[in-house]
Amino acid sequence: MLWLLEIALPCRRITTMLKRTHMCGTLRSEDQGREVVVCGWVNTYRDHSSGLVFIDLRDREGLVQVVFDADDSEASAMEVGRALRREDVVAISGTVRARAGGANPKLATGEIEVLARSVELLAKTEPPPILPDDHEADRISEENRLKHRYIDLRRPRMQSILRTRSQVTKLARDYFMDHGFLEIETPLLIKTTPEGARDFIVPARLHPGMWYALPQSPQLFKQILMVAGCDRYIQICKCLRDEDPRADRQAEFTQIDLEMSFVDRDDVIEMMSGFARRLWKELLDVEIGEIPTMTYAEAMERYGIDRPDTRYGLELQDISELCGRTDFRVFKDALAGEHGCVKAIRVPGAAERFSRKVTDGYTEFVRDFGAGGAPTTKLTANGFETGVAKFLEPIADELIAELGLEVGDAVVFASDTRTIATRALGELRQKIAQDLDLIPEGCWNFVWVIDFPMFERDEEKGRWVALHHPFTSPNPDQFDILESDPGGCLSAGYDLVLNGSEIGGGSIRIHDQSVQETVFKLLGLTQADAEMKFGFLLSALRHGAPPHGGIAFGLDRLVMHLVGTDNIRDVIAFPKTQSGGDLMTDAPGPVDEEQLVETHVRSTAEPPA
RNA sequence: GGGGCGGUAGCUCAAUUGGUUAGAGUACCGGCCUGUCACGCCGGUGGUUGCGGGUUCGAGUCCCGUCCGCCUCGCCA
Repeated sequence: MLWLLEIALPCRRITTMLKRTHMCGTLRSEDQGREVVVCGWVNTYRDHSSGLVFIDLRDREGLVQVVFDADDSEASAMEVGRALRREDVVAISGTVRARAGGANPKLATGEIEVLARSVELLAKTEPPPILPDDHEADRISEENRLKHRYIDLRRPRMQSILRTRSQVTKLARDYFMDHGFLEIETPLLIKTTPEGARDFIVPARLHPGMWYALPQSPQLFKQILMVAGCDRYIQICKCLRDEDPRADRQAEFTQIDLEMSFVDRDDVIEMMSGFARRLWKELLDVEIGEIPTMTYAEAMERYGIDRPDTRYGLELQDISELCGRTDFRVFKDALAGEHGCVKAIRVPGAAERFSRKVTDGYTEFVRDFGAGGAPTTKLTANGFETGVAKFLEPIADELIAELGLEVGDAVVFASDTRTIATRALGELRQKIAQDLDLIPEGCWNFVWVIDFPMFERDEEKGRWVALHHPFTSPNPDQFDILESDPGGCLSAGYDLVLNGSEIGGGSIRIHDQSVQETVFKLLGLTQADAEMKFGFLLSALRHGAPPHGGIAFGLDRLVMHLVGTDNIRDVIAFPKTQSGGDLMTDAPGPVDEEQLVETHVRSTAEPPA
């Protein structure tokens, strides 16, 4: 009998839903006189009296003012209008007209308003925990923004970021398909690969005790696609690396991933430069022009880092030879050691800024990077003063000439092994630029970094490790020394760096099975290991592999640059926190015992108290 | 795993040396206002000071532990 009761009851919603005709943010003075239906969220309300109520109605496209006026609006609409509160969802039908009270220049729709004739309350909200106002966004804690992401994403700023991200992926598909690429998907459940980041793993229910890994990138599959004759592949794909997040890094992130057959390094670089040019042109109307290249060696020498920020000077200079002639114990000890080195940065006109507090801070800062300290000094009209000035006397004139110093300059030094001194000073260079506000606004300094070493020595493991990854080919002229001088062998890898941030990287791959086996051997993989872990790749390389290479652009970081944020969570709709949690869904969480049994997993973790 | 900063009303913050009933703005509720536009005015509801222990006559404040968030080193082929 229950069904009869339901039929007998009057339908709760007696009006049919008003059908939207326009988006709020798109109405303009040309629309005056038009009958429209707009739908959205109440951004603000201004209740003047029983006879006059304004609301700003928001949708994805922007705000429009709606006015309820007892003289012109239906009485029922007036009643609903007065009761509207922030974030209620409504549909409103009415007439577009010029504003009686004068235009609001702050709004794109500021010349007009919608005179409400009728209104349908589609959803009454509970009092909102946060408000989606851009002018308040900086004040709302990120924790609360992430917890109530569905409200935070309503903000115009966040909507704009989501739109930019969508435009980037559309442009990527357009550009690469114009250039003969096919979009091909690769699996998410794959076999774990040694080296690289920590894998996320998934128990294989049908294979007790066995595990899938989630891909750190589609690297091997895209190479296999080249062997499979697909010629050019692109995918906009999720990559997963179980490592600690940072401000510009999430465990789960997105790459614009691609691979090309029958190409060399410059082909890939030109293809990607063209993509970057088109992105910046179409999204920001900026001509970035030809992108310069710089070798890894030069980047390390001049900037102390493999992703040089070329927007400002403060370049590192090697003054080991000069400093060997001082009596400064710190310099002498460093130079006496193996690979000892002294480097310096001239900081023009910064003498005033280098207070004791500041320079102590620099010493503290470089300790994070293994250096003992960051000695400083200043050049005054009377010669070097403060800091290590007295030790510099014997070499004062030569140092001034070498560094090009002028009165009022400050100098900061680092002495240690070449590796540590370079790293510490390279990091300090960036800190000084930020602290002294030396980074010019509005620059887009792209640079391709090339000629990376194939390998780095890992003293702990007592073997070579791949700087890029184990499938990166040596440069064409470097095959001869691959085995005889692995440490000196340069790779065909390339990174695209923008304003000191790595936004993409790739390489020409090894397409010869014997070269690949040599690299595996250098990395400490036995023939048997290599066959077990990468047998499918070696097999593919034996069956007709074209020369190929590719690259992956970090979509999240690209969008960060395009929208001007240094927080990666701002460009991801549903990001995770620093501890890998999702504050909205409360992931990760426990699973039912049954799920564990089915997947043959037993946890070793202590159950939560 | 290490270092740093933070957690007080739904939200953003304040609270003197450890001392009265933990305040303000905003949101929300009620009232007033016919041209506002982050409207304005009047009134009101709203608190386990992240959580647990300790010191003390007395703890938001001091100590220990713990959880959460952010930055960072390690890590991220």
